[in-house]
Amino acid sequence: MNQKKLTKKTTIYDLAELAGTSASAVSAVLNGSWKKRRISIALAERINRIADEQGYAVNMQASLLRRDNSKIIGMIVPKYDNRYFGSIVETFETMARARGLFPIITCTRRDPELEIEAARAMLSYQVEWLVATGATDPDHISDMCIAAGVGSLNLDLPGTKAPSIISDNFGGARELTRRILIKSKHEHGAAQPLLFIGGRASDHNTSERIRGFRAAHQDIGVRVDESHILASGYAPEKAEGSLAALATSEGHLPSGMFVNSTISLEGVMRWIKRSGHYKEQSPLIGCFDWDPFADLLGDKIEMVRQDVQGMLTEIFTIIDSGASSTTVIQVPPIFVTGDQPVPVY
Amino acid sequence: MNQKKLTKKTTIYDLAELAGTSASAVSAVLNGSWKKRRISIALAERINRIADEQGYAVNMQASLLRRDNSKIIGMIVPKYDNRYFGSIVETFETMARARGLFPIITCTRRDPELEIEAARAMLSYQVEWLVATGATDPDHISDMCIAAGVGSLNLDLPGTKAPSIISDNFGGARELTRRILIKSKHEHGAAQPLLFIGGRASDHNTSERIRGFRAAHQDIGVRVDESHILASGYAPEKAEGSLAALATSEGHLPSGMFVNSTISLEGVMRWIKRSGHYKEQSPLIGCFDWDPFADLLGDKIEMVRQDVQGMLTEIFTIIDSGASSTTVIQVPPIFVTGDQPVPVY
DNA sequence: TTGAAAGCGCTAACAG
DNA sequence: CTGTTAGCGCTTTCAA
Repeated sequence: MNQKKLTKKTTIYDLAELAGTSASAVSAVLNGSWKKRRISIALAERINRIADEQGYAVNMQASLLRRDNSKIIGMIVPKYDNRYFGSIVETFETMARARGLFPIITCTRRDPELEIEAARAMLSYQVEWLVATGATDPDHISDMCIAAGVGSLNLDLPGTKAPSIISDNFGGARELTRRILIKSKHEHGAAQPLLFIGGRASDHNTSERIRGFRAAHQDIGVRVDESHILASGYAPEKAEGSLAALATSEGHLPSGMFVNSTISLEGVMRWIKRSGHYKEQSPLIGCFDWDPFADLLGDKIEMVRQDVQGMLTEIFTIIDSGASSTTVIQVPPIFVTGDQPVPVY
Repeated sequence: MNQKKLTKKTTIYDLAELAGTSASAVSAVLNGSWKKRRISIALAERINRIADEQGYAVNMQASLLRRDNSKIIGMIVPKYDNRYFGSIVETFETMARARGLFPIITCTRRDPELEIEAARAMLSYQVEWLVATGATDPDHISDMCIAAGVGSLNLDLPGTKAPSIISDNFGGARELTRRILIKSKHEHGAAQPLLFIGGRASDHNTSERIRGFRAAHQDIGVRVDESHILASGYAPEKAEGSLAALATSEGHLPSGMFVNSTISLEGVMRWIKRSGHYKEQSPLIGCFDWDPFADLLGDKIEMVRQDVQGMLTEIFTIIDSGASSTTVIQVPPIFVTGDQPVPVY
């Protein structure tokens, strides 16, 4: 890290000297405020040329210190290991840039401490807005933002102290469950109750999805087996563990299941493959989340895709309007009615 | 965006006043340089308490402007839509933070213009190092960094003006090809030549992998069909298109293939499923990249996992030592010799 | 049409 | 042990 100052960075003073003018003229030309200042085109062009030659780049730290708005927008996100968060981040960056905002993103690996630390760092960098995605304690983050006079927004998981944009977890889960139950009826004559697996019962999304899961069963008069609701965590290993335990204790497993995320699905599929259960008859699966490869895994997996575009549009609508409320906006997820199921292997 | 200054942010002057001391004492306490200054514990504690109460967060812009090192480290990355780049970003963030560096990351969506713009933005934010991941024109970025006196590093795709850390594409591809050819021999009595699909022939990684692909065929005296080297791009649709075209023109397809990335694999698998080709006998597949679901897709897919940990360790070794060279470091990818292949469905 | 100068919030050398 | 002070590079009045 001993990158010594071999090359002192070029400043507007250097450019001013080279152009035979003043720093304020250079500043005005470079940041576009020069039309107002009625600087001569000649000077403007000269300055621009020299800046180019010198490969000049403004010192944002200095610029921001002086200005009263930073145009920086922050996001914290739990993980980059699945398509959902990946596309959230990518879409967020694109939409932010389209508005002339500079996005900074931090991955907090579902670590509550890191979330807070990251939020504090973002405030130090003078973000104008902070989007807390899937945060474990969104209200804490909102409090910090409120204290700093900075807008905050919750995404994916709701809070009570800032606007929240989330999927319609109840509706989506109910519809997804309904679809699997219909398949179940087709396959077994009568719909058989499903297993719910993955997620944390304590988080809002999971509990709403469980509610939808229950509702869909109730809708057709099928009784849910309470011991078949396994919200033991997000990691693949958790799902594997739960299935293994269930298999040991009950011997045979339900003929269909509702999997709460692609991350859990990873564990589920791995376990199915390894354990050799379901060898004669593979289970019907519904997954609340989408992954292109999982989609290819067979005709028995139904997936709901959360509407990332839709959610981020809501996010930026709020940011653009500067509104501040405490509403929860639920964005319906998307059911991809894919091409005809043809087994790959 | 009309977030007006309702709450003027707390500064060290405010804290100083509240604590009945000076701004410099507050500054020293808050940034840890106070042991050198032999400030009384009592004062330090008082200041810390008050800062806490006020929810104070330093103004980084002001702090960085004054200091001569920013502790900011930048990375540009092409996409967030696959596990490889996802884990690069996540590992990068973690390792940077462990060193007290603040990571800022920008996704450039394989857009050359955006790459340059992003690099310029990072320089404006006074990054101390810039890691260009999978950049289309790494040397241009290095030039900008050199001009600004900032260190730069290439990751995944090599350049000639900064150290480059890449996978051993030749070696990895040769070994991967070898493995598929062995399977081919088992299955068909004699090894049959494979199809190469995905990537851009113009990029270094792809051409090295093609070289490895050729070498492995040559090693066992099997002739490569030149018209079966299809490096038509990274997007899934490109792979689909190439396969469709080949199927039309030749009628039947090779019995095995080397797929250049999970992104291309997505298109390949989709096409296989949709087209109904390979219905009687599914193809042997090797993929130069890894995805957990693709891994579950059947026993006929062999994957190499690029060693993200290893590559980032190299990156930070260079950063930690401040060395600056122009070497290319090749990190061997990992062959996961998975569990016994058991078809899922 | 242009330049001088003040000051954003913080750090660090120096003077007590 | 503590406070005063001089900038860091830029933006923005204000005066010329």
